[in-house]
Amino acid sequence: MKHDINISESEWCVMEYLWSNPMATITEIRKALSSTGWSDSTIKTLVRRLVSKNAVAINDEASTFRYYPLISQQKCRLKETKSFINRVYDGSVSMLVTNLAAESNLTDKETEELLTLIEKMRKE
Amino acid sequence: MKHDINISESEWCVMEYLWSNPMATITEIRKALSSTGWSDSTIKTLVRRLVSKNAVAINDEASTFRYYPLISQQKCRLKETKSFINRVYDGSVSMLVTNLAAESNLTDKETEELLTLIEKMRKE
DNA sequence: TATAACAGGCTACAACTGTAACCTTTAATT
DNA sequence: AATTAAAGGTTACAGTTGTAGCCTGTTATA
Repeated sequence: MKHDINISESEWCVMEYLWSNPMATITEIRKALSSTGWSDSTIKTLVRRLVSKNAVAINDEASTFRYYPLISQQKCRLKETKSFINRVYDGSVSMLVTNLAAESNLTDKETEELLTLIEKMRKE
Repeated sequence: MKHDINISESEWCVMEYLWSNPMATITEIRKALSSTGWSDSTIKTLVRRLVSKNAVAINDEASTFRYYPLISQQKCRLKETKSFINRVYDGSVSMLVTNLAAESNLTDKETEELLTLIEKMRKE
């Protein structure tokens, strides 16, 4: 029932906070994201959009609304990761990991071990 | 001089082809992307946008234009990977790799080895 | 009690994306 | 020669995203 929820980059910041702090109020979210420099309106717009996307729900038991995520960070990460790998690495996990290995400063031996593991992953 | 080139998902398909086949004509691109079902106009729009973004240039020596990439796949992959990891994994490469490992069917021992390597990567 | 700050709700607006039609000119095929 | 198929160029149009203002009512604080 949670098809096709696309979370934009800015919205993702709000989700991050809600995943760590479910049942947060707007003020709490705003405080947490103050480093972004976004206006109060912007935060409210992002939250509203997340609600209309069914990514976030409202708890209105108290006088001030509290917002909480309807989708898990785990699921979202998985979805984003898959679409990223498909788009950028043509669906190849091993190519991604190979690139990551090349970017970090592993010794030759470590890289070799990593590549061996990648080979195994690739088997599936 | 090649800062901030953002390539959208559809545009990425065109880039993929141009990276494999630089100096391609529109017809060649269209043929290559025929499986997408995009109309001729759509392909032309994507190419035009890539040109205006300075991601692609035109070679007009022959009567029919040929298009070629101005940015390397390597650089684009790096940029996309970085922004992806920042957005989704809070900048943590090791968290991403941990997730990848969990998703693939490694044995416990393999996973353990992989995690050891990740630990080493994390050191930097 | 007056005032400032915030909640909730509505509206806005430009850039970017996905997707495509239409027009004119040229080249190829019947 | 007539038709068809591009090529190149221009325009379009709706949905998403980044970013925010304005209005009204409430609450906390000077």
